[in-house]
Amino acid sequence: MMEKIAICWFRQDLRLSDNPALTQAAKRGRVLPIYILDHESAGKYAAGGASRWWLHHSLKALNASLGDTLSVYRGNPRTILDNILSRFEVEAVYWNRCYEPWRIHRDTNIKEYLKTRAIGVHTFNGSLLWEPWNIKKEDGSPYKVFTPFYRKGCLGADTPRAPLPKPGGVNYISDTSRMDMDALDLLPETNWDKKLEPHWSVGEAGAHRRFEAFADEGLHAYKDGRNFPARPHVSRLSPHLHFGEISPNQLWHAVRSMGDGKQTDHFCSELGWREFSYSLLYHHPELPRKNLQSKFDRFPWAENADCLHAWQKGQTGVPMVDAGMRELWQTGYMHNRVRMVAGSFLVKNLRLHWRHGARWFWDTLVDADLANNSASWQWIAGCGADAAPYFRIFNPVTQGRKFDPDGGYIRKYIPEISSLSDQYLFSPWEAPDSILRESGVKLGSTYPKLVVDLKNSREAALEAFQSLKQSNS
DNA sequence: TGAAATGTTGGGGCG
DNA sequence: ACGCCCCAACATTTC
Repeated sequence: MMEKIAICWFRQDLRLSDNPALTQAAKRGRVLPIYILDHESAGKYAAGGASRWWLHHSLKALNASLGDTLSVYRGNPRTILDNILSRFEVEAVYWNRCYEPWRIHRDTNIKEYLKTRAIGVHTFNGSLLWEPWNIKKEDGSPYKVFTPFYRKGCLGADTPRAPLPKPGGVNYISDTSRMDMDALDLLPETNWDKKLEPHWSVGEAGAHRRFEAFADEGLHAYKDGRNFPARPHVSRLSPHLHFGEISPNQLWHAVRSMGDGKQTDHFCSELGWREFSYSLLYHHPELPRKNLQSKFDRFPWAENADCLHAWQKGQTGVPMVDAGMRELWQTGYMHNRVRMVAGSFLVKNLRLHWRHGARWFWDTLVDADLANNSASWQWIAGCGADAAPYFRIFNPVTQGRKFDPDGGYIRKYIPEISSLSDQYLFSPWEAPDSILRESGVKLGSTYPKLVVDLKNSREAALEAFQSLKQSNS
């Protein structure tokens, strides 16, 4: 009889360092590293276009770092595992836990099944600093507000596990009936994904290079600088974190060792927001679809396909919004400050349902993440657990002047209005005709007219919100 | 992790 | 020199 093997099932942990499941599997001797593309269980939460592009390259990078031994499959994981069990002597399966409701449901069933077949199952936390079920209020219920969640819940809990080294001397084996990586069919038919490539270094090594660059040029002024989309003070690590190319533990401990409390503490609190989103999703599995505040079920949303399309394509006529939406389309990413501005505009000025925004982001963001995306849209829409008060409506002109004072961000993504002076760059509709002519701007032809009046739509949104307060519940 | 409306203050122009 | 008004600039309140 051949020596038994351990399966290491990679999922949202596409890295070798600080990988608890891999580290433990490696202690068993021979390891079969696998990845399963499971769009069947994912259903409507299957990865969107930009995420699939990232996943393709991340799997290639992981495979390379495993010496071309990663075995990939597509389909139902139980069927695939069954098939592997029929061809290998498997002692145990190792994986790091996932937290999306559909994945929890799937993994629970698979775990039960493997037990009935007398296969060991060992699962670990490789994606979160604290397990969502461990951070609770004194009365045992989950936190609903970020600040106490983070300050008392997280910082009062155990220090996050120190990162593990990459296991050495592992005897990796691969499955001769594995699929070819390209047959996973993750890349789109057209070449739209090519435009993403210059902006990212996908994979574990790229994630660490990105962190080093951020530690060099961004972290020293993170707290305030992170609000300015033209400045290099955000980490841009979100897609790497989503796919687990770098772990929050690695970031937490690296940053903690770098001193200057105010800046590093703030970065850690942003990791805390990620934990908070996962906690909300864990305790409210319906978060991706259902308003956490049920009174919003009666909110009078508008339906307007033209407005939605204009928003998606960065053609609303509001420069700060359009710049953000174009950054998203061109790079698969949008600066966080601009996400809030563009999100507020969709949900409040256009009064379109936040699910339209969540769906578009899901398809276009390389960092699309069910917990973060759902929690953040509910936050900006005002219907979440710890949401911004509804009346907090961002003014995209004020936000632009404040956080892109030199107009560098807007001019980068909206070149057709780049000759406008700073005075009118954020609100071209206020510019006199002579100025527009001199700047080569013709509203309605070279750049769109306003799709909606800011003042009127703001007041209409507040009125719509008022209507929720009538009648009870 | 807002914005607009309202209130207060203080400097300067002017009779 | 003085009171008066205007209006930035800033602070506070309200939604």
